[in-house]
Amino acid sequence: MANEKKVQQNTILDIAEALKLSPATISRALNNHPHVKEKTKSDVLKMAAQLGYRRNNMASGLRSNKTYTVGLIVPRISMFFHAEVITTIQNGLHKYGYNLIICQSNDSVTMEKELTEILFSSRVDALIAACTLFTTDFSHFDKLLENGTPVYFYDRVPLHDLGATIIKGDDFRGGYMATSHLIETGCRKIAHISGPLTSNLYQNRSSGFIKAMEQHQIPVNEDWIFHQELTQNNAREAMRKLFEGDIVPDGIFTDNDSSAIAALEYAKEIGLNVPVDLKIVGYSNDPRTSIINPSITTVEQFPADFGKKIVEVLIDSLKNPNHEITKTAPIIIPIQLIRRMST
Amino acid sequence: MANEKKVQQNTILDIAEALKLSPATISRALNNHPHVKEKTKSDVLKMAAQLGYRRNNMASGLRSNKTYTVGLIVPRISMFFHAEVITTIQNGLHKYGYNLIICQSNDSVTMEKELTEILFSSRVDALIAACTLFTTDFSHFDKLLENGTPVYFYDRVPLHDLGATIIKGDDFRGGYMATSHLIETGCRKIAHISGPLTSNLYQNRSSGFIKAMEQHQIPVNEDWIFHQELTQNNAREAMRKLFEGDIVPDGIFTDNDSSAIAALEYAKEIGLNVPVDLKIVGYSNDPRTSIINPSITTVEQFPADFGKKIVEVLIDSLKNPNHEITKTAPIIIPIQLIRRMST
DNA sequence: TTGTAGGCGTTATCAA
DNA sequence: TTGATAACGCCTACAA
Repeated sequence: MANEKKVQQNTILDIAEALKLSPATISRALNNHPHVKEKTKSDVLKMAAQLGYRRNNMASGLRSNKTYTVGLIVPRISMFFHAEVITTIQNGLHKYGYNLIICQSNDSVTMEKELTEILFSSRVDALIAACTLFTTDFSHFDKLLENGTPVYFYDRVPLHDLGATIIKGDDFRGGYMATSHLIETGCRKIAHISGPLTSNLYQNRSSGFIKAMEQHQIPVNEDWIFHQELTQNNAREAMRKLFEGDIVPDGIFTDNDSSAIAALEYAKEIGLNVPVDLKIVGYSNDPRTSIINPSITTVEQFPADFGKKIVEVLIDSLKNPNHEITKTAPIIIPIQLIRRMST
Repeated sequence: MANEKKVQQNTILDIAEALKLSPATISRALNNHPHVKEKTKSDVLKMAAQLGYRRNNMASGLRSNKTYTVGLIVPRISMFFHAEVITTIQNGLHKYGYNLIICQSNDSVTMEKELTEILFSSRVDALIAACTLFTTDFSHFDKLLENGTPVYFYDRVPLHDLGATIIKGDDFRGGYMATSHLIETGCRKIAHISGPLTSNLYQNRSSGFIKAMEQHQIPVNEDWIFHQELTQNNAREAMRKLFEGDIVPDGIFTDNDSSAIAALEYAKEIGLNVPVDLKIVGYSNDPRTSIINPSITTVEQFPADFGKKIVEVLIDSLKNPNHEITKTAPIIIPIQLIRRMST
């Protein structure tokens, strides 16, 4: 019992021996090759089951250069949006016989690079990535692309063309709709708590914000626009600044829901009545926004649609690996404003 | 550009050729073997970088029978508890050079079995699993154990010994403390919304509930104990039953936070004042419980401690693969009651 | 300190 | 329809 090393597993050679067949035939039978006699195939499957045979994916992958494995890198799996996307992707790929290796970068560029290396070393058939907020250099993905491994970026995506497929939300429209909604419900003094402009997300949501303001001829107060990491603490700090002056906002658009929640809590603490004194719109439709009181108006991103679309394009190119590398324009997933009690 | 198949990658042979050395030396240099001249090692590393060499994990794993990869199966990554555990495990393993393959069973036993097969086929060095609520037959893990691959169960674990390491929360104490707390804050008519008794979690939390009730000589109303899947809908249905009679509870202990939230919302809908008319205690300290109004008293499970402990025992046995398979008693992670406004 | 040679388990090619 | 053989890229005795 002690000192027991890995036990030798049964291989196709064992099946071959038991059945007086060649390993090649076993391999073919196991892989549903066309030119195998039905009887042989069923014999092989039976014997495989009996011996408890399990294919060795390393040997198979090494030889065939296909791993039926897709890598995925996300900043954090705990974010509701990503958790949903991941689930959809995993279930989708599973149907086509592909496995998914899920990795977290913890929003660290270094970690993202390391994970990319590792996934390449594992020779994944494709890579899906939602980059960190701080990824501006995407060269660590080059190795995969050079090798002909398709790369799919979603959510946080490169700002310039890399030869990879891009799936993103309609952030411009999201920012525009959120802001327009605030204006339509009566706000005239609107602040925007946004993320770092290194990310496409916040660039576009900010543009949407500006567009809506300009269209309604409402002056934009530069001091009321924050570009910072979207943590609860930063949101509170922004709120403090916003409400220490004489003129205070009557509407706030935050680029994520955590910030919206923090803003709402801060507003309640200083005695504001939301939505009467202040209206708030968040982004992402995190489950918490519907539970908090008052519930928060937010922008639904339809993570399941992201997942479905990613699987669709990924499987398409994996099944037809040698069709022209279509320089696809970015795929845009529509958003939708969810109106709640905070506006 | 079109029809481009996978490009041939550089291998240790290419490095060997470029440096007029043998592949064996390259391999040793890359793996930090003791008997390689420093100069040689640095030459190799330099050339490897220059050629953009990346080790092929399949080839290396096939030969060495080590993958430096650990598999993980959880019901859902979106559950706060699991997301936290996963993050801790991934970061912990990363320090030791191990990778983590994260898989979701979606609480489906079939999927759990398939994933186990796949992870075995990939010859992971170890497997970590939080089983589905419905897993009563654990034989799909046998293959790994027979093969000498260590298996670690956490949270939802087998009820009988399998030769695997078990890490679980102190569910008995959690149930006991939650119930005692309700009693100490004045409740005498206490209901329990629990999960299926096929799971160790709900067996133990229920035992804790009963123990506390008996210790305080409070009669247990069997009609007020629900064993069902812990969905929001089921919780609402239970609430409906509880509050349709003449005698209604003044305290509710639910075995997860989603049920507690659903119970709280139902209570508010029928005009009850929580905590005055009804007190509620949940389980897990989901972030939503601190945001909802009133905030919900719940049991903290310290997911990060789960993760740390798992990494600790896992690395220990992976680094010393041939030490006696210690039939470890289950490892118990302490819990803590978080008092909030709902009690 | 480095080189030689064989093999990990599977699949692809060619031949039968 | 099946078999023989080589090769995928790497690691590890053993020899030098």
